[in-house]
Amino acid sequence: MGAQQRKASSARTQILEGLNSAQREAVEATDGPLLIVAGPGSGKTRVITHRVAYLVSVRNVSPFRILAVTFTNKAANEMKERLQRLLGRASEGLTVGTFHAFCARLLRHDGKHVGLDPNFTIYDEDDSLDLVKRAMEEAGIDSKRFPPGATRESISRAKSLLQGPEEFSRTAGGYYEQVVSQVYERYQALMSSSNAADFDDLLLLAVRLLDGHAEVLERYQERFLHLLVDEFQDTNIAQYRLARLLAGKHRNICVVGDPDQSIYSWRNADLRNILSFQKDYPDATVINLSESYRSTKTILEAARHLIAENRSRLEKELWTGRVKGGPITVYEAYTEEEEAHFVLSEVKRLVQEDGLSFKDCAVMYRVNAESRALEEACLQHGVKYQLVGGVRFYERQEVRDVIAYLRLLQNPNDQVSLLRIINVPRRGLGTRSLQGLIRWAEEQGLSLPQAVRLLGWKVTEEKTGELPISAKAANSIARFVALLTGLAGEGQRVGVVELIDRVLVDTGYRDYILAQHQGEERWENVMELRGIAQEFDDMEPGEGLAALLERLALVTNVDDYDENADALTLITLHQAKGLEFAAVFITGMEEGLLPHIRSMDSEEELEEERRLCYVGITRAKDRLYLLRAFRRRFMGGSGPTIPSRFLGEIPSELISSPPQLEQRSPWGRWAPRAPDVEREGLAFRAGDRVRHQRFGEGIVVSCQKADTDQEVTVVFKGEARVKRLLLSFAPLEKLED
DNA sequence: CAGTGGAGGCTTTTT
DNA sequence: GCCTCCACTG
Repeated sequence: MGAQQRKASSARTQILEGLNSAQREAVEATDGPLLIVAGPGSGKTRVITHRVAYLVSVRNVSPFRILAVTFTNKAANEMKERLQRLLGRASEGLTVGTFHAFCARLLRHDGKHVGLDPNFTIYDEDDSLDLVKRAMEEAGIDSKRFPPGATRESISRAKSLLQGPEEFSRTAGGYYEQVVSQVYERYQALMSSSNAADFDDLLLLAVRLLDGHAEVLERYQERFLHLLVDEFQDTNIAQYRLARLLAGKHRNICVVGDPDQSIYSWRNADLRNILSFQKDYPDATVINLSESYRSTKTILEAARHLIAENRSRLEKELWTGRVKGGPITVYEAYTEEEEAHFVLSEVKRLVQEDGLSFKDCAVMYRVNAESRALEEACLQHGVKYQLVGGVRFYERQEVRDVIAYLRLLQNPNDQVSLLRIINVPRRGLGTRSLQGLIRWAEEQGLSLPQAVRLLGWKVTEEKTGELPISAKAANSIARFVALLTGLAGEGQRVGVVELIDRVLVDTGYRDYILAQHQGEERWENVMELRGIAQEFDDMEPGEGLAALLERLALVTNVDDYDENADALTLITLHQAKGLEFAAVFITGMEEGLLPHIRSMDSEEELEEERRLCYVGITRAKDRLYLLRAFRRRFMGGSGPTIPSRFLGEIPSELISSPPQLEQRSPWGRWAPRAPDVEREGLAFRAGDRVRHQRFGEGIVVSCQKADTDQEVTVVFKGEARVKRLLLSFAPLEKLED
């Protein structure tokens, strides 16, 4: 045995150590197509990372020739970190990233073949929606009859099916599709004149590039000897096509996924890809990772029964060597407030009595609206919480404004960004001027940014013949153009942080923000953006800006979830995918919420709701709570709810329920304690028993200052909803226990 | 041209 | 019930 072989052999032992036989098989099956079906908690990430490490250290594959794609930046970063630990410096040569980031890189490099300049701008959904609205306006389509959002979704769907405007129009059937097709065509024209690509374009154009340009295709096919696709059940048609193109030469394509965890069909993920894979690669090895290390037997059994109700599904084995564990708690609260209080008291009990930390617990729900009651309960119980999602950093107006300026400096043809900030801060360019400008641009056959530049030039050179807008507005345009030109020049000389500072000062944006309501807070957000830019400040002037913008476009909503913060996690079921917690609470187990009302008319959508529930259940390691409220306020109304059918699909012997509704008074179960802060001067605290002249006896949920008055929230006996009363008006009498 | 009020609308949201 | 979007008014 040579030294080389010995080294490989010892690396092999090391890499395979601690893996079960199926996992080993998946790591070692390096030649040819491979489909890994990985149930929840089966060590999927472990297998992927060890497989890559195996390729590099045992099979001596150059890291440069391995591509691993994921869906989220979070997953990509996690993978990178783990590979760094396994491989050390060798991991730096690997290509690990999201589909979109990979495509963006591809297009920056070779996009000219499909009509993109290297400095193209990536439009997110909001930008895209703006552009759809513009396209509809231009096409004279009534946005009341054809909601722009739905139109955008139709276009997005078409793109993810690799249909361009022409093809879409050819297959367009009904009147609605005809209209969409018209908008699609306009939209794409605007997109192209803006030198921009939306998220779907990144995939679509990458496919076009590879499909239509043999020499480019060959280059990438040759390079990537091994391809790995994570979360394969979430790929759409374009993504799968891309993967197939890339693996076209060497055919070493490994896809990992779990069809039972496919919950993104509404984002055009196409479960059929798994079936197609087996058809396209009939020689594919299929490995099922059937041992689960996460959940107790009871929890896994509940999940298994639930998912077995789905008809369109492949039966698969999943077992665990873990303990049986305690029963699943199903709790039927009276109101959503009580539901939340039950969760909070239970979380506190788990922390105090069972030695869990807050970070080991998570509350999961179908819709974000449910988080409200939970947040309030957290405040009342004095429990720190981490709300995942919500208003995201990059969606804040002020952050987007600043980004729009930066984008415009990078890509002067970016129409969406131009329109966003042309009158921010106010430059006296209102709707009237803009309409005139847009009409003029159309007449001249120019894009809006081109028209703006031309007009600015005319004014400066005093070549003003007939102006399309008032002289005042035209002068304002000229100043605006000069401002941008100046800043763009600056961008060639200084680092990106200084550039941002110049933008903020020279455009007057700083003063504009600070003068606003909550200006300080908004300014803080701008400064946070500046903080992010610092990472790119050492780069060459132009490149720092480009890199920053790429990051801002593709790494949205900063992975705001901090796994180490000692706080209770509040999260949607969708976002919970890929996470695990010792204790999981799923709220809103009601017909209409889970399954959601909008998913109840079709069998497919209903099955996706069931998968969503399955995802939630299988996040739990040791304890699972399923909750519902007998009455819930929703969309203004409030009424009795029906227990979710999913509750009935879990065998009752796995469930234990605290006393049910009929057997107890609705408020007797919990006595929430108010947090020890900010209780000064308040007339009541949470948990106090009170009497009201008209409403009778009740329990205080919260009491807080409201201007000079205090607002008391009370659940009254026999009342479905909590009441919010003002202390000065409400005849409330405190009862002693 | 910009701030306010009334009507309508409403899941999920990897990139 | 709460937020967003647009239309109207000052």
